[in-house]
Amino acid sequence: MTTLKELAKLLNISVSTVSKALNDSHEISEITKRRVNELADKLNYKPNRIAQQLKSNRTKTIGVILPTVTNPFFAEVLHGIETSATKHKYDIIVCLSDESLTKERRSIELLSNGSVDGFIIAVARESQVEEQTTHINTAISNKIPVLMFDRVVNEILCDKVVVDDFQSVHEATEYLIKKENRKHILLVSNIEELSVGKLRIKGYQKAIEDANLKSNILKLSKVDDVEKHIHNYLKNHPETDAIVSIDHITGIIAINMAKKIGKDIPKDLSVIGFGYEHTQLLSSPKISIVHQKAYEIGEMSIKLLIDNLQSEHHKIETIVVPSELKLGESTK
Amino acid sequence: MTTLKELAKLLNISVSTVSKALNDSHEISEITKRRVNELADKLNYKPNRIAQQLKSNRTKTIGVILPTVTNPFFAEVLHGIETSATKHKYDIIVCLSDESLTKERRSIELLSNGSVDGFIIAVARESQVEEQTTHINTAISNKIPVLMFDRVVNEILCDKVVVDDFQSVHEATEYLIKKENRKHILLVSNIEELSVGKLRIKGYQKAIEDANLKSNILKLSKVDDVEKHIHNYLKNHPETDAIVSIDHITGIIAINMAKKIGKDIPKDLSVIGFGYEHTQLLSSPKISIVHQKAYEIGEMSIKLLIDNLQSEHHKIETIVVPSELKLGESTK
DNA sequence: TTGTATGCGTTATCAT
DNA sequence: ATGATAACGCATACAA
Repeated sequence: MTTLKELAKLLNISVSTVSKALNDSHEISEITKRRVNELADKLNYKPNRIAQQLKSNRTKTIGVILPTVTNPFFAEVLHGIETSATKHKYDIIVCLSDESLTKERRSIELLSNGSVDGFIIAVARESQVEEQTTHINTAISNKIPVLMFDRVVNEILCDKVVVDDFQSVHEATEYLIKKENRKHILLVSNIEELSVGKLRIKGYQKAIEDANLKSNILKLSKVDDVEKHIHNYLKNHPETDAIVSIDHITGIIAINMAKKIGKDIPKDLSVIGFGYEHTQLLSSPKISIVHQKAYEIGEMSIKLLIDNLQSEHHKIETIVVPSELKLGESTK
Repeated sequence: MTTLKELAKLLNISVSTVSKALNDSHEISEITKRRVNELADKLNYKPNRIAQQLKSNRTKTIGVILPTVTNPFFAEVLHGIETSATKHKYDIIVCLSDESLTKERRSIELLSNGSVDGFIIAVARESQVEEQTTHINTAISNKIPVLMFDRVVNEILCDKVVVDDFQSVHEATEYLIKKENRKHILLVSNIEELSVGKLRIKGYQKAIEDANLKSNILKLSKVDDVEKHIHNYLKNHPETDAIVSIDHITGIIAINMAKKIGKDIPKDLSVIGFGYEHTQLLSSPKISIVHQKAYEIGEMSIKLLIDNLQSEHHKIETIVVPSELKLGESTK
C-alpha cells in the first residue's frame, strides 16, 4: 500500500505538505496540490484507515450483535443496518450470539478494546431469560454507547428501537373478533419466553378479554413437533375458527394442518401470522401477516446510534416502529 | 480506556517494562509482572486493538461481501463464517451488495485501505451477469487475498468454495427417473442466469437426456407471478409427474399449487426442491430437498482464507462441498 | 507556502 | 531486569 511517506519522497517534499495537499488545505499552492493529487491517483493512494483511526480515536465502525441471522426478521434488520451504516460511512462488525449469553458477553468484551465506536444489540434468548445483562452495562460505563432493538432490557438505560408488539397483536386479534366475528381464537407461539413474545401474548389477551371470549394458547417449545401439536389441537377443538401465530413459521404450518383436516381457509378458519418480505409466498392461500418493518428498525437503529456518537448532547430515547397488518387470503 | 502509559505512570516504571510484563516476557522479574498484572486487572486494561493493528500491519479482520442476507442460504453461510472466524480470533466486516455491481465494487474499494486482511465474496447477480469483475482482480493484485464461494468467476484465480450444483441436481433427477420411474419431469427455476443456476440446469438435462426423456424447463423471472405460472403449467401439462425446483422457494409453491389442482403428493407427483434447516417445515407434505451444506461452506471459506493469510506458501484451490439429498414426504 | 516536530498506543531494538 | 528510543501512517500545531 502506498503511504504519504512514499509520495513525499517521490515528489521531494515533506510528508505534511502531501497530507495537507490531499486534504485540500488552503495553505498549499494549487500547483503542488495538482502534482500531489496526480501522483496519488497514479499510485492509487488511499489513506490507511487504521492510522486514521488511531489518530482520531474513532473507528467509524459499529459492532452489531445478533442472536441469529437465519431468522428472516434479524436478516432483514441487518439489511437495514448495513445499508444505513454504509450511507453514513460507517462499517459494521457482525457477531452472532447464537442465543447464548456466553457468546454475547465474549463478543462485547472482545470488541470493547477500541474496535468499535458503539454497539447495536438484540439480546440473546439466554441473556434475556436468565436476566444476565451486566456485560451490556459494562460497555455503557466504558463510554461505548449501546442501542438495543427488538429484544430489550427495560432496566438498562440506553437508546431502544422496538416493535409495537402489544399493539400489533391486539389489533390483529381485534380484527378477527370485530370484522370477522370469530369466537374461538387460538394463539400459537414458540417464543413466549422472550420479552417480545410476552408482549404479543398480552395484546392477544387484552383483545380476548375485552370481547368476553376465552383465551386459548398453544405454547410450542423448540423441540416439539410443531406440525403434530397443531394438528392435534385442531382435531380436538373443531370449534376453533381463527389462529393467531406470533412468529414467522407456525402460522404457515397452521394453514397446512387446517387444510389437511379439511378446513376451508378463510371460510372455516382465519389465520394471521407474523412475517416479512416473502413469507406470504410460502402458503396457499397466502397468509395474512403482521408485517414488522424490520428494515426500518435497522435503519432507525443506525440513525439513533450515530446521533448518539456524533451529537454533543444526545438525548436517550425509545422509538417504536409500528407494524402493519397485511391481509392476504387467509382472512375473509 | 486505560493505556500502557497510564499504567506505567501509576507504577513508576517505563512503558516498555509494562508492555513486556503484560506479554509475559522472560526479561521481566516475576515481582514486577505481578504488580503490573494486578493493576492492569484492576483497571480493566485491554490493549488497544487499533494500535496493535497499526504496529503489526495486520487487522485480523475479514471483509465478507454477500449479495443478500435475507436468502436463507447466505444467512446460513454467514453463520458458518462468523462462527469459524470467531474461533480463529478474526472479526468480520459484513457488506451487502444487494446484487448490485456498483455496491459490490464500492465495498471492496472502501475496505481496500488496510481495513481488512482478506475478502470472502459471493459475486453479485449483476456482476456475474455483466461479467464485470475487474474490481475483484484489483484487490488480488493489491495483495489482499480473496476467496469466492457459491457464485464464482472461473476466470479469476483464487481460492473457491463451491457446491456440487451439477452433481446434486443430476442425482435428484436420476432419483426421480430410476427410483420413482417418473417420465415427465419439470424443472422450475428463478435463477437460471446465475452460474449456479446454469450448472443445476445442466445436471437436470444430462439426467433427462441419458434417460431419453423430454426436458421441460419453466423459467420464472423475479417479477413474474410464480404461483400463477406454476399453476397454469400444471393445468396445461397434466402428464407432469415430478418437479425439480432449483431454488429454495418455488418447490414449496409447486407443492401448494399441485394440491390445489387436486394432485396427490407424492402419489401423482413428486417434488424435490433446494433448501436448508427449516425449509422442510414449511410445506405439507414435507418437501424433499437438496440440502446445501451452507454452514460448512462458510466454515470452509474461513479456513481456506485464513490458511492463505497465515501460511507461507499457500496453494490456491477449489473445494467442492457435497450436498445431500434429504427425502421428505414429497417423494415416494 | 512549505517543513519540522509531536502524538495516537503498541511493540521491538538497543542501550544501560 | 529495566528503560530509552524508534517505528507503524496519519494529522496537526507550530516554526520558518
